[in-house]
Amino acid sequence: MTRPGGRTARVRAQVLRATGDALAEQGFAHLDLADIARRADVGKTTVYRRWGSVTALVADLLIDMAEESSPRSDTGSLLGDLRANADLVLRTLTDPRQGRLFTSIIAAATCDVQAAEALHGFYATRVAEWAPCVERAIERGEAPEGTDAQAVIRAVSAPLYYHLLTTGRIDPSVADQAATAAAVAARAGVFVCQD
Amino acid sequence: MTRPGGRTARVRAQVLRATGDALAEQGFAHLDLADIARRADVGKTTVYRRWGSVTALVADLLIDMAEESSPRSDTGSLLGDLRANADLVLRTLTDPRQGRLFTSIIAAATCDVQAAEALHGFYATRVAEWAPCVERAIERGEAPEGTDAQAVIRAVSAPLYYHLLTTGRIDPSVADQAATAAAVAARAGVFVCQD
DNA sequence: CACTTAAAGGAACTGGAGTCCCGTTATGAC
DNA sequence: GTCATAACGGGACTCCAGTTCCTTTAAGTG
Repeated sequence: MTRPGGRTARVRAQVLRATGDALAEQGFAHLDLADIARRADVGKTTVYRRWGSVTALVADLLIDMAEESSPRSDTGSLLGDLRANADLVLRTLTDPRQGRLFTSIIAAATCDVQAAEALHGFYATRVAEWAPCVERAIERGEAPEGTDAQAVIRAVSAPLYYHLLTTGRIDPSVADQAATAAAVAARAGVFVCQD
Repeated sequence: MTRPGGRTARVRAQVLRATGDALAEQGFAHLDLADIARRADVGKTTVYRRWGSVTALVADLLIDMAEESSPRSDTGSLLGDLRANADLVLRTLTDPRQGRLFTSIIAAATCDVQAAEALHGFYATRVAEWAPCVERAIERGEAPEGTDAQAVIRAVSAPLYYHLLTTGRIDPSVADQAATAAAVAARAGVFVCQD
């Protein structure tokens, strides 16, 4: 018999919040579970028993994060929607807390298979949430039939993450360029699935 | 007075090679310096004294890696060159050893500022090495004057790294799509610097 | 409202990563 | 060749992240 209700759920919420805080403040490397337990006001034994490692905590955090959906926009044009998406990603990655949090999560995902799979799931839901923008654009005739909607959405985020990784900074011009490039390529039929 | 020659250089080479091996085999997380010292056939005190941490080792490894240049191609067309670049990145990331190595390096760079800066330097040199392809394309009239050559090169790699991070796999079709999208966007003038 | 037991908490314990100390090697200068 | 010392190496030591064990709390059931 399992007891998910009440205390168990509260402990999970407290620990995941503390994990997010710790990841944002100290980063993935110098993180110890005892500190998270202290922040969460929870026994350290509990954290070790239920999760056991930082990467497992991150994986659970990602599952939790995937549940709250991101606000999708509807500007009426493909470029407008992709710009809105790029802007959302930009603001997330440049936000002091969220930016560091995502960096730490990426660190965890590149260290551990379990965390990596959780990250894949997280981005799968996020990309799926925004895909309808592209599908509407196809209906409007802004992109050819058979265009892979998810590929277009990924094409918008990719340069932002890559820029952050390889240069350490991102600015609005990169976001705008990413959205424009994706829109142009989509219109040209680059993302039509070939099989 | 410093003594870079002979033994010191040999020790560095051995340790960096061992670091690469260990990163490829065990990943960034479960890596300890004693193991690297053993692999390098070097005293563990030496590793701790000269580098002190895994991230510092990765930073030095990146400096070393940046020195050996990547083979740039010259197919005569922008799309051809970008495809060659995408293929090179694809083969690097899918190669069993290199792929794991890069993943581990990214983990280190998202954990530590020093490693991150070394990574920025590494990609700066790699991108600069390939930029001439785009500059020649501009001369040929394949892309408008004022196109940011480095931005085009980055646009090719970005989707590959992003795909690997968010889905865990990359295949030739993604590489081809990335090269094509970058070429189309470049031709459309998306990467013309606006200032 | 009992009663069972899943789950949390406290505290002592332990193993190995990282440090320290001091002796050894070999580089570079003369 | 000789010398001073930069750099390496071995082994003992330390400290704390992670484990273990046992007690306490409260969720779910009838």
